[in-house]
Amino acid sequence: MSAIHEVAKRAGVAPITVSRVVNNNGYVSGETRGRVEVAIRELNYIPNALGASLRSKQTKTLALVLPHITDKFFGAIAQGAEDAANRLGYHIILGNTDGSETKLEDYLLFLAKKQVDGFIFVPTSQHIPKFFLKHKIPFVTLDREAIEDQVDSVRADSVGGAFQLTKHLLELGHRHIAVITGPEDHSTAYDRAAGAIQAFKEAGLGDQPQIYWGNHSRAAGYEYTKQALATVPRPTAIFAATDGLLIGTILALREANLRIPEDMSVVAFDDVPYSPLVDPFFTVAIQPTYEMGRQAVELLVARLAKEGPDEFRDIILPVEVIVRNSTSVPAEI
Amino acid sequence: MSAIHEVAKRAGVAPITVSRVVNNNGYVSGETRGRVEVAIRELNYIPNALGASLRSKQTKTLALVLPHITDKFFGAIAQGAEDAANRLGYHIILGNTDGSETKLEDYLLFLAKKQVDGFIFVPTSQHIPKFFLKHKIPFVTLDREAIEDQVDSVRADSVGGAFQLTKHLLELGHRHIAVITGPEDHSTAYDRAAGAIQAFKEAGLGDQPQIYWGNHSRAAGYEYTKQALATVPRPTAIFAATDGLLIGTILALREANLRIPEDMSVVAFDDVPYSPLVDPFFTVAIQPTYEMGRQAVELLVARLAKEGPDEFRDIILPVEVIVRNSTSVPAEI
DNA sequence: GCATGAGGTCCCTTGTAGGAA
DNA sequence: TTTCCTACAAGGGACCTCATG
Repeated sequence: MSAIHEVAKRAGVAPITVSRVVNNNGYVSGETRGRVEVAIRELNYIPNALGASLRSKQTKTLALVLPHITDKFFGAIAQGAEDAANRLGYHIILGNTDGSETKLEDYLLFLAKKQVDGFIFVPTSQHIPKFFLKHKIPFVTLDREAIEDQVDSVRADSVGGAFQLTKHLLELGHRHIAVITGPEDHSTAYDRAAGAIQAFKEAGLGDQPQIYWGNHSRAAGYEYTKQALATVPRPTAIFAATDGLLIGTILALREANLRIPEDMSVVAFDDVPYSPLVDPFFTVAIQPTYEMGRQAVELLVARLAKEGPDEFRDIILPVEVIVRNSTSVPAEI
Repeated sequence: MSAIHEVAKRAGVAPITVSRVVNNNGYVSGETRGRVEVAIRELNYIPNALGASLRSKQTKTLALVLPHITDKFFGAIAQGAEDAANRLGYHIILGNTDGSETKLEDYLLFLAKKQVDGFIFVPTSQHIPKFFLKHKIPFVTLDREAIEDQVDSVRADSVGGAFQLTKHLLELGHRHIAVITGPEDHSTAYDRAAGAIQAFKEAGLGDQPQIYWGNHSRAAGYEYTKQALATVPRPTAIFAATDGLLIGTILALREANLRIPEDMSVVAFDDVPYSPLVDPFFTVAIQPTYEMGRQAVELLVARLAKEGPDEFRDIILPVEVIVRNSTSVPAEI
């Protein structure tokens, strides 16, 4: 509550001297420092960062705004970001938008007013990166490709992961593979379909995967799996592009009395929401979430430091494919 | 980037007029307002909240610092807090301490410097509430009882929940019940044991529940369940005081080849980490998490408004007991 | 070189006062 | 005079530059 000048007064020095003691810079004699420290303690002085930031034009604060903090995926990103930020002398302010575009905009504006030094967020629409560009506010985009090209971004290698998962299925002998993914204009959804197609192409087969564009919901996974099961010839393998879709797929297969992997091989991105009571079962491509958070912060801080516009970077981190028990040779063979 | 005086200059008015337009207070003619709004758009003006807060001595910002944002429990609290805050014209800044006391202190100090209007946090130690009291910073404590008595707090009715769960077991005929809970100096852990004891007392039985004090980890649940199974007479029911402990209990029972509920009835607080693929199975006491967040914010904001020290409140919210399939009559009967 | 301080600056809004209809 | 609109000056807290001993 008390301000620097009150501390100064009590210690019989000028405010700037208190500042020097607090921030440990400039010359202060041991004797003076002692008096100031006593005054600080007696008055319960806590420096007011508003004044300091106003003056220094820095808050040493980064905003990380995410759709669903409760998700394991975003949670790990937040961890990585936080650790990296602390290491670099920054703090992270977390915002949770609950998947709402309005809330995202609201948070971003709120934090911009607060003069946060930089932003990290998932670009769910185009106009937000544009907004930041226009206002010359530094930011790094996460998880998705950000369309605009003067943008720094960090994401996982969806193409590569999908390629590997599909290749794995092809090598097992599957030829009819259903790919259930998100909307075509999400880079992650698009890239995962693209990776699957590429694997088919590279295998030199005339076949093509069957692509279902939907969204990332459980309901979509259920619906499109049912559709896929109704096609002739019926697919022998399903690639669910997200863990949400995977759940829908599992439910639909269960309903159709199809066993995994005996009757249907299943692969996916990310794990089904973790249950410590169940052994990991699915063959999946796992994204380096912690690392994504870390690199996003490091890129942002580097940008803050140089602030020269060098070239913008689109960092794509490798994905790890883990073959477990949800895949086997197709039943027909 | 541009400041209020630049906008004012371009619009041919005084800074204060721009302020009036932005904040919608005071008298501004439609014509002037128009000119100012144009200038704001042309200059991409975003008000600097540092200056404003410095002057007004308010940030309209609340800090919510939690141990594990990824937990369903804390996630829902955050939701409730966020919604309530927005409704009341406040913003929430989220901090995740990852269970670390150091990180908690770090966050709290950081946000205090940033002049956050008030704090909500889980009092994992005594000296933090003391710190806030000393500095006269408004705060509300969450989840646990806060020892100090000049403190506002919001928590769930652990005693009542434990009482009901235990009563349910007693009514089924169980007499040997093991209660596995956290450390004795956590109010939640203590209260749950107390509720169980109270249920025994009220049933007028000479018996006593068997209390195991540990921590909230899975490992503790596993360990104490094994210990309980080794006692004679062996308990016919286990009350795991948290979902973490419950997992350990389940694993230990599985290892001992004991079926739930045929060989052992099990009750717990909170659900096992949610898996959408498994039907809810356990008889549990569920805490009103969303409501806890909401009430914490409302209490804090009320405190901020009156700032008179009336009496402090310890809000205890009711817990809902849901009887499902993990409990039945004891095998011996 | 060492130790301290006065003054100006960052951006915004409060309190108060003045001008126009 | 009353009502409306606009503006000046003064902080608010911290820190940098420059000056002084």
